[in-house]
Amino acid sequence: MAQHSEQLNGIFQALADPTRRAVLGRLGKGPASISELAKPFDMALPSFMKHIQLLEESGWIRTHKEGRVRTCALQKKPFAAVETWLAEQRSLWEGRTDRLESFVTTLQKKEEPE
Amino acid sequence: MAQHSEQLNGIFQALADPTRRAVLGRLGKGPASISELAKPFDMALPSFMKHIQLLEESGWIRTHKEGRVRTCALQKKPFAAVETWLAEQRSLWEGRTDRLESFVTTLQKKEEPE
DNA sequence: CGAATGCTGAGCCATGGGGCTAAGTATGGT
DNA sequence: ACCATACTTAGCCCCATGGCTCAGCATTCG
Repeated sequence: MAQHSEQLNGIFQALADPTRRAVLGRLGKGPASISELAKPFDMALPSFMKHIQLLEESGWIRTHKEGRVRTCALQKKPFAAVETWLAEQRSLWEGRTDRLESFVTTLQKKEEPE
Repeated sequence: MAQHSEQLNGIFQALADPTRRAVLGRLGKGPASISELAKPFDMALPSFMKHIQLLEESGWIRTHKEGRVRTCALQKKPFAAVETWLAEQRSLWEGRTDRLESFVTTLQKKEEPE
């Protein structure tokens, strides 16, 4: 598990920007064209396009061009990847709680400076 | 909801690096000192410290120094923030599915690409 | 055809990220 | 006192990120 490490880099990197999170929010409601997505943002189109490209490279969206319009649609896989990471992390945390409990109960003599 | 936007930047940025994700993984098992955390990584200490600082600034860990040893411990709040974001996103998606359903059911004449 | 629309590409700029070394400080052990 | 340990600070390097402009290209509309 979690051998997707390199993909996670991009997946999380993409989320580290409010513009991109907003785009994902918008796309949650359904597909949209580039210019439609760009409208809310006070930003030149080429700048905005970089965000789109990053979202596509990281797997958050898929795009395809028809005529002169490029349409963007959300992908679900990255969500699953994030949730998997969270679950793994949570299981570590909970495993630790278990161990801490048995540690406290059974061997209260050895102090671990961990 | 989601007015934590600036905090999310840091929270996700912190996850966009494998070293930092590994540190969080280690800390899931319990607190550790800087040098203990740094041991698995083939990296100079100052470089590693930057990761620790970023994790602390973004809220993923809390540290405190006792004597010459700085101990790091995981914080749970960022997990909650990530889960909240995921839940919001999912609700958008599902809201859309609902609408898509009624869309499919009631007006089946307009074809939507994707 | 010609103009408007919707991107796209090239290139610049400033900032920040992730790595390094070298030297400094502070504590703990002998 | 002295040395080792455990960071910490300062500064440098290179490349990536996020923004811009200006010019180009393809499609659609009149």
